[in-house]
Amino acid sequence: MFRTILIYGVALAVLIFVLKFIEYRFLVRDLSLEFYLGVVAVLFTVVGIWTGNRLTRKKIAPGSDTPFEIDEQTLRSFGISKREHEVLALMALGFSNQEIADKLFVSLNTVKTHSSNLFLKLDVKRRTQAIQRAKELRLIP
Amino acid sequence: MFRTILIYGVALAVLIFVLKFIEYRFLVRDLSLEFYLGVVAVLFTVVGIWTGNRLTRKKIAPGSDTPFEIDEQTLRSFGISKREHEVLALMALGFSNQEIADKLFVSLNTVKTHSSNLFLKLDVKRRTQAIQRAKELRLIP
DNA sequence: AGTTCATTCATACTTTCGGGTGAAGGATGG
DNA sequence: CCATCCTTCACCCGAAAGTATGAATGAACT
Repeated sequence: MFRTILIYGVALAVLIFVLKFIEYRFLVRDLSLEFYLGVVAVLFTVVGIWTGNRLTRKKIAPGSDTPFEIDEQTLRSFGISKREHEVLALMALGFSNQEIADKLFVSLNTVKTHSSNLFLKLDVKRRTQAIQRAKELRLIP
Repeated sequence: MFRTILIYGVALAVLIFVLKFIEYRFLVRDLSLEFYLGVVAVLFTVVGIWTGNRLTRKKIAPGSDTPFEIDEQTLRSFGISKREHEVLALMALGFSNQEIADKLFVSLNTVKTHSSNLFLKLDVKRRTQAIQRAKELRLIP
């Protein structure tokens, strides 16, 4: 922030010097106020855009890692239960229904029931779509 | 873009009016050039930052967080052909083999062949795993 | 006590996937 | 010209996934 203000100050000083220099060098003493304002406006708009980008990049860069949090609100709004969410998560990791059943210590039929309900709630027809949708909705990493 | 330029023009005009108004109203005829420049610089820096953010937001939002480029090197190192990559991409969007076949104007059998070869090359057993793996390897968005 | 809901499981049936194999046409490159 | 690879397609078969329906249990809430 300090550095930014410093840059602005220096830029402004340099600009004034340049303008004064131009003014005296060409002996055009009556360069209009509008001209100065126009030049300064354009220049500092550019500066603003530039620094604006830098600032937002700094905000975005650390967030790009996406710490990730499951969107509990959306989860509830879709009426997805804990167990269904577990099945969904394992699904997204590429496990088969049988593998999911083994991991959760339930039967294959149970996993099928959960996944079917899941597809209804997510309004999809296949597990691949469910995974897509769930990731969009930030229900899974 | 047009609108942006227009906004700048209007803002500049308004600013000049305001400054002139202040100048005459208080009969302070010798407000220094530096003062004008400073005010304009600060104002347009703010405008620049604001518009800069708007512009970059538009660039960031559709491209999500990651600009994303498919890793052609990896693609070749895995010996994945164009057609196979197309199938992979559609797979990742949640389409069934039949839907992919329709989209690519080929038979279901052809899509099966491509996907089977894909699974071999990616060393996976299911399409969900293939999608996972392909995303990790940046073969698809 | 009764209702609601999550969880569990089953049976039966259909659809989709995936593996294995073979084969034909076309493009590429030695 | 021949080898190789890509692309296309076919058939068969088994495995996995998904649909439909029903039902039992237990926790939670009213």
